[in-house]
Amino acid sequence: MATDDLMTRALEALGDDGPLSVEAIHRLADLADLPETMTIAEVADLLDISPHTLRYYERAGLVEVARDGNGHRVYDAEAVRRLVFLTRMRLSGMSMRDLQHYISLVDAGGHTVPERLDVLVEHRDTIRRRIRELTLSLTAVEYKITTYGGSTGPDVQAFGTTTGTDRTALPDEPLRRALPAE
Amino acid sequence: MATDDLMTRALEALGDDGPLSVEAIHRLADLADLPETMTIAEVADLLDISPHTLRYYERAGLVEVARDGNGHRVYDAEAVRRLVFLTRMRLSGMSMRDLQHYISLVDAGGHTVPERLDVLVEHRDTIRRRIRELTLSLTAVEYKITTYGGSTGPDVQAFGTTTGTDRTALPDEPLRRALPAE
DNA sequence: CTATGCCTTCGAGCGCGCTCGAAGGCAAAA
DNA sequence: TTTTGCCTTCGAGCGCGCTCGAAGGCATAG
Repeated sequence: MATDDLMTRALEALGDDGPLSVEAIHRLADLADLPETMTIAEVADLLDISPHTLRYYERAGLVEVARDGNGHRVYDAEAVRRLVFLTRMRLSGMSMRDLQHYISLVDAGGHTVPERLDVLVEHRDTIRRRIRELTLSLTAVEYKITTYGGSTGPDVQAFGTTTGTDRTALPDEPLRRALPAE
Repeated sequence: MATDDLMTRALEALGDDGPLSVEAIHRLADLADLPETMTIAEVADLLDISPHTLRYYERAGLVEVARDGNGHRVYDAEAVRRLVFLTRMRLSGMSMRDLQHYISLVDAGGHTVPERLDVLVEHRDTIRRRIRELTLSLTAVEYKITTYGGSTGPDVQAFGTTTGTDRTALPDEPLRRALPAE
């Protein structure tokens, strides 16, 4: 992970085909049977992020981690569960800043539950908006693909005719279709 | 627009409620009746991006723009259509690098159509993966919200009881439910 | 004649989220 | 005993996509 926009990185984090992330999610799904303690390498592997990133999250105040006799990090189940949460939220587009805010609420005690809910609800709405946006884009791109030829295969040549004016703009019909009633 | 991750910025680009972006999209939908030429301010307004960003895209080689007698940019309909396309692709998460590649293919001529299709198809799949990811996250966040209390309203206090162990981790059942068969 | 306002180019700076390298500690293996 | 390997801290650096400011040009308004 090393680029820029959350989006870009989030997209990259998905890997190239999906299988990688599916594996990671399956591993994440087993929150019930976590070992009592884990090393940084084990947690990194579990969450599919680098040890560097784990240390970074700790520095950022998102999680506290104990040390053993050698000064090595020892992640207990609570820390791991929190990191699972943090990783999920990062993947869904929540910023480090917002996560820091949220965690500060959690650490402040039960009376911050309403405010935590506000944060979650707002983030939920953000995710919904983003999904709508992407769905719109998807429709447009799909339309453009079918307009270009409908297949990536060898019969694409047949469409050289339609390529006179260079077709960088997406046609507007699909967008019109894709626009929700709202 | 000024942050980092594509995602973050993309999310921000949506504004706080959606109305702004909806307006922008409506404006974008009218590709048919574009004026013959536009100024940088008009294009910026149309696309809901800053003149700075438009100049940046030009510097990046994504579009060529003529000048008038005063050296001011004059965007013709083709340039605007291309910028509409570019903006849409940016919003859907395509990187500047990939857009530069795509545009180089467009400018190389009609024989690159198959390769352009490959790019589009790959991007389509990326969008699909991202939507799946976000849908998963959405389910998890929604579950967490209902677990916390189901409403953000005043009756939230009733849930102070469940907050003993700090609830940073998302429960695994919703993720299990959300995991697609694939 | 100034002033306002929008435009130009150029290069530097920013914010985010990592990502990396240096310098060193401890422990089990050879 | 040396080597291998994984860990530690700390601070710097990177890649991306803007974003901004300085310094100046031209034109219309007052």
